[in-house]
Order: sequence, then C-alpha cells, then structure tokens
Amino acid sequence: MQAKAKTFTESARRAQIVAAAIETIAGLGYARASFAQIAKEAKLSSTGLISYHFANKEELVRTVLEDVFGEISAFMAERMSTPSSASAALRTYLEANLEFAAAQPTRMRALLNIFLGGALGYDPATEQAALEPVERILRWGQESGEFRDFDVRVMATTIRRSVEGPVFLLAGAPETDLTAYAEELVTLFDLATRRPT
Amino acid sequence: MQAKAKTFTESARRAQIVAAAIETIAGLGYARASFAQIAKEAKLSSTGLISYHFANKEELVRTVLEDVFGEISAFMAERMSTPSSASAALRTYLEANLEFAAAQPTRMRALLNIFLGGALGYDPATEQAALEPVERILRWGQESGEFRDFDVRVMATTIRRSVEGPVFLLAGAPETDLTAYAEELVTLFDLATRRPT
Amino acid sequence: MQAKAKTFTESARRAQIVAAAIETIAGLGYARASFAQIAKEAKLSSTGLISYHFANKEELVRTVLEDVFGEISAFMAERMSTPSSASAALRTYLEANLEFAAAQPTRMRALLNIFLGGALGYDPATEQAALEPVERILRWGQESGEFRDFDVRVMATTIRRSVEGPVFLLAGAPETDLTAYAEELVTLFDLATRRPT
Amino acid sequence: MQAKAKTFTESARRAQIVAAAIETIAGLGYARASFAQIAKEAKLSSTGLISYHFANKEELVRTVLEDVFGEISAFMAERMSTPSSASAALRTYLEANLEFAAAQPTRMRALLNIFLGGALGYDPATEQAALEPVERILRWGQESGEFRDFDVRVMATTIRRSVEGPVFLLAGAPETDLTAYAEELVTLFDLATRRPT
DNA sequence: GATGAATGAGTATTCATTCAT
DNA sequence: GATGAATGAATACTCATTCAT
Repeated sequence: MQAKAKTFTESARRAQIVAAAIETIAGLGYARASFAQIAKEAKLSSTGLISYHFANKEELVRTVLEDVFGEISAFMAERMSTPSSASAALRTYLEANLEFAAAQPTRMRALLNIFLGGALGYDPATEQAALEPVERILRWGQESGEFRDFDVRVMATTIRRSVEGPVFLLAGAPETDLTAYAEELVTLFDLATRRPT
Repeated sequence: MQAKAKTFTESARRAQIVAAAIETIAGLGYARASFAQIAKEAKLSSTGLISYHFANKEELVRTVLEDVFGEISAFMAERMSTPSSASAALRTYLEANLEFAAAQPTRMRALLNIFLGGALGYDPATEQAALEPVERILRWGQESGEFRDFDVRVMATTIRRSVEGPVFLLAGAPETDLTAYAEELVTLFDLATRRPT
Repeated sequence: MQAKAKTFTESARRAQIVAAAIETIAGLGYARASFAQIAKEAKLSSTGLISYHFANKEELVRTVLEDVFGEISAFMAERMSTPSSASAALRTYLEANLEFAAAQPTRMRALLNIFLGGALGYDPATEQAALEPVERILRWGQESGEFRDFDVRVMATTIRRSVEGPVFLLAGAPETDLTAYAEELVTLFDLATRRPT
Repeated sequence: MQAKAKTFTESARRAQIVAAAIETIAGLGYARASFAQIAKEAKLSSTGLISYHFANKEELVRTVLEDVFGEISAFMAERMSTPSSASAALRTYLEANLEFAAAQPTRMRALLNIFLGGALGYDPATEQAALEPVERILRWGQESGEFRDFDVRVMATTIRRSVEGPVFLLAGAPETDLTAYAEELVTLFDLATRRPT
C-alpha cells in the first residue's frame, strides 16, 4: 500500500535500530548518542549496519521522531474520540498527555533530548504540528462560547509547554504523581480558558 | 569583593569570546557549537586562543551562563522592586521576563540551548533556583488570601515554562509582539491563580 | 584459554601497529613516539586507525610490553631449562639476556625507553617481577652453599641493571661483541657471588 | 673570566629557573615537565620568561644536566682527593655516589628522568663522560696489579649502572638504607675486580 | 628585563560514513 | 543482507615559542 515496500527483515531491523536509538538518546542525551553507542545498545556488530539502513544520522533521528509521534498520536486518538465539549476535550488532552508521559517516559525523554540537543535546526513546522490539535480545541471552545476570548496561539503554546514540564521533573523526582499533576493542570487551564460568568 | 583581578585586555578577550559563544550557541544549538565554530564567529586565529582564556569548555559555558544570568538578574531586580501585592508581583514577573526575551533574544536562545543541549547534566538544583522566585510569589499570594489553593510546584513550573515559550517562537516568527503576549499571559495566570469570589 | 577471538585481519593490523610502535619508541624515545609518528612508520592513512584498534595509547603500550615480554619469556624458557646448579643458572641467565639483546636490539631499546620514559607511573610491582627470577637463583645458591652471604636484593638489582647496560651501548657502538660482553659479566658475577674458599 | 659575562640578575634568574626545572622534572617526570609547570613551580608570571633566558627547551635541559653534573663533580672531587690505591678509590667512588643519591635525591631523580624520558637523543659522548672517571680507576688498578685482567668498558658500565640502581629504588622504598647498600656494592666489586691470590 | 597575549602546530581520541567481501 | 575494516575530518586541549609593550 505504501510508497516503498520494504521487506520484513528490513523493517524489523529498522525497528530494532530505532528502539535502540530511543533508549540511547533518552539515557545518554543526544550529544553522546553516537552510532557506536546505539549499535552497542542494539547488540549490533557494526555501526555500518545503521548506515546501511538509514541514509544519515538525520534520517535515523527523523525516524525516531516519527515513531514517537506515531505512538503519541495513537495513544491520543484512542482517548480523544468524540469529546462532548471543548472543555472536556481540553481536559482529556491534558490527562492523556500526562498519562503518556507516565507510560512511556523513555520515549518522552528521547523526544525532548532530540529537540533540545539541537539535533535538527529549529523547525517551526514541527512546532506547529504539535500545536495544531490544541489550537483546534481552543478555537472550538471559543466558537461554542465555552471559552473566553484569548489569543489562541499564546494559550496553545502555554498548554503545550505545560505538559512537557513533568517530563523533566520525572528525571529528578521519579516518584512524582502525574495523576495529581494532571488534575492541577486541568483546573488551572479550566480557570484560564472558561468564559467568565 | 572582586574574585580575581584580570587585566583589561584579558577581560576584553574573554568578553569577546563569551559573546561569540552566545551567538554560536544561539544560532547552531549547543551540540554544534564547537570551539572551531566559536573561533570562526569571533574571528580568532585559532581555537587555542579560547583554551588560553578558558580552562575548559565547561568553564566557557559556565561563564556564558553567568553572563546571561547576570543580565537577567540586573534586569529583573530593577523592575521587581517592592511590589504591593502577590498578583502585582506575578504580573511584573511575567512582563519583565518577556521584556527581557524581547530585548535579548539571542542571549535567551543561548541559555535555553545550553540547558536543553544537555551541556550540564540535568541539575535539579539549577531548575529549583529558577523556580524559587516564582514559588515565593505564589506562596505569598496563598498566605495573603489573594490566590486560591493550588499546588505551588505545578503552578510555578507551568509559569516558568510559559515565559520560555516565546523564546523559541521568536526564532520562527521574529515579528511576534511580546507585549501583547505578556498581556495574554498575565490574564491567563491571573484567572488561574485568583481566589474565586 | 584464549581471551578474545579476533579476526585474522584484525590481529595482523594490531601486530603491524605494535611493530611500528616498537620501531618508533626505540628510535625516537617514548616521549616523541606520538600516534602520528607511529602511523607514519606503519604507513597508515590516519592516526584514527590506531585508535580503531587500540582503545588507548595505554593499551597500545601495554600490548607492546606484552609482545616484548612474550618474546623474552619464550627465549629464556628455552634456554633456562633445568640448570644443574645456581651458578650455572646465573651464567645461563646472563648469557641468555645478552643473546636476546643481540638478537632483538630494537625490542630491547623500546622496552627500556618505555620504562624510562615514565610511560607507566613507576611501578614497584613490575620491577619486582623482573627481579624475581634473579632473586630465586641467588637464594638457591645461598641455600646450597655455592654463594656467599650477600644481600639478595642488592645483588639482584645490580645483575638486572648489568644486563640492561649493553642495550644502550649498542646504540652508540653497534659492533659491540655481546658474546664477549656476556663472558665478562659471567666472570664478574661469579667472583662476586661465589663463596670464598 | 668566562666566555660570556652575564649580569647578576640574569644568572640569578637562570638559576631560579633551573632549580624549578629540576624540581618539576623530578616530581612529574620529563614528559609532564612543560614550561607552564616549571613557571608555576618557579612562581614566574609567564612562560615567556623561560624562553627569554633559554633559547630552547633543549638548552634548559642541557643547563639542568650541567648543574646536576657540576654538583656531583664537586661532591666527588671533595671526597676523592688523593686516594692511596685503586681499590680505595673504587670504594670511595661507590660510597660517594650513594651518599650523593641520599643527599640529593631530587637532583638524581631529575637526572634519570631526563635520560630516560628521551629528552635528548641518546648521546654516546655524555655516557662516555660519566664512564671516564670509573675507567680511570679501573685502568690504574690493572696497571698497579691490584685488579685482575677484565674488560674495562664492561666493568665500568656495570659499576656505573649499579650506583644508579638505588635512585629508582628510593622512589618505591624511601626508607632504604643507602649506607648498607653501598657496603654491599663495595664488597661486590671488590671481589669482582681484585686480582685472585 | 619582564609581562601577558597570541600563535599555530601538535596531542589523543571520536565520529559518521564508505566499501569490499 | 550483514560484517569488519578503513577513512579522514572533527573534537577539545596543550605546547614551546614569539612579540609588542
């Protein structure tokens, strides 16, 4: 169905390498995540194998991002189905994000390490892609009259960054209760967005 | 009060190198900010000159951080003097931060790239230092009855990250109006923190 | 018995590099035996190839020592089998050492340059290992009554250094007759150790 | 009286630098005895000052050697005056050498570190200079009939190396009794050189 | 005479990538 | 498909030496 059909072996290897890359980037930070380290993590005999399956380090990193974003999307899609109102959607968005951070802390750390390690030159398009779903919810709420009249871009940016907060926090304090954290964020943004009565 | 007396030439060179380092880290990200790149930016004859003035890359980075933090502190100190209420303090905090981001976008980008680039192993203490002033304001507001009863840590983290948001945004959209952005954040967090009537 | 199985190509390369290192260390002294010099001697494309095969300079030097000690041990083992008396053993020890120095002058010079170059922090244990076989012979001779009552440590140190003497001498006067040199040393230490009648 | 008259200040500085060089070479080994380290030891403000007073590192090292050899010669000259016999002279030579090693361990260590560090390409002339006085004693003894008919070069080399032995030994075992060591050597070489009766 | 600054070649080591087998 | 070997540019950092002041 897809543009380039890959053999089973090939995609299995690619998946294995991507998994090792995630583990390594999350563990050592992007700067120290060399092909050598990734190959060791994947128990590969040669870094050449990575180059064989990925044109560049950049392609590998892009694939890692696609994998992580794919997981997030799937996770979110399952949870966000047909919300009854914008504020319910917002609540679900916040909760689902923190649930994902709790469920997949390694993937989340890898994601952030890539962005912050300066792996790719800052790409506004990627940022926009992450912001899009939030902005959709916010616009819906404003149109339906649930939400007050704020700047959608500012609110979306703030919300997006608020759910990334605990990812770092988890590194320093792994026992953090993300369910409680989510509840606080829900209240915070409910008050911040709700149309005053 | 002065730690070590340096000659004029030396501190001029150090300043020049620090400035070039800021420019380079802001522009290329921490990972790609090698001595070679910094030397090129500063038009130095060799990377050896950097090593001549800084014992380590770490010392250089530390000096960059001190420079940036120094600027921020001076800027904030001037603006935050004797606020009359916690909510006024919070407003000032948000405004001053965004003003600084508007005035010194390069310094700000460098700062964030350093932290996110994993230049220094993630250090909870540093994070706490950044959070401390915000938490103080929030506790004050809760004690005085201005603010409602939220989790201080969560709110502080969210506020801190909210003011970092526009730093990246500026790279993609330099025309962003940070005064308006600040006004939105002030309203957002006023609603989020204020004791309901 | 074998520690790590290496491929043929790898051990060939390692051997080639070790040989070049020996040549270089013997010729220029340890201090000037940089990876660059060794690579030039071995006609390698880059110093990176040395780092590819040896984790450290230390590992390379250790391998050089193992190579040289291995050769010496093999050489000595063949010659020292079941001596009939302590004085015969001492004679054989002296002769075998000088024969080796004549047969492998480069290896010997490399060995001494490494030790004297301070490549490894002065290690009493290594020195003791070199002294051990001599001390064993001397104690045997004292117990059997062949040798007089001298301080074993002093005599052993003197003997050990005496066989190192010609290694340097060879550099200045390559025509030196080491067989005659050995004969002189045999007589010297026979007189010095023998129980007076 | 001397070829190049130097000002007082100049020779004082040179002496100070030489002293610091000795201390540094003895302490850190030749390889790590950089101008920077020597300047620090001498509390000099700049390594440039060393270059100002010495054309090369080589000249500095040569001057160090001259200083050390000068001290040794003076020490020896005082002790060796008009010996009554070759065997007495040999005894005195051995004792004086070990006394010097005990009195000036730093100078001795520096001396050896220079030779062994490969500081200067192996120079047969220097070695010959060290051997000369010993050979003179040995020839005297053979001519007077006190000594047996051995190869002077071999015996001299062995004697020379025997007195260097304890210098290394002192590093590992500083409590070594060099007087006793000297007595052992005296006996050893008395037996080895004496004409059999 | 002395100082601090600068230079540029040198150090070992790491890296992504290529390629023959 | 996979492997081990090789490449050469890049990394931060050190060094002896030069030079203007």
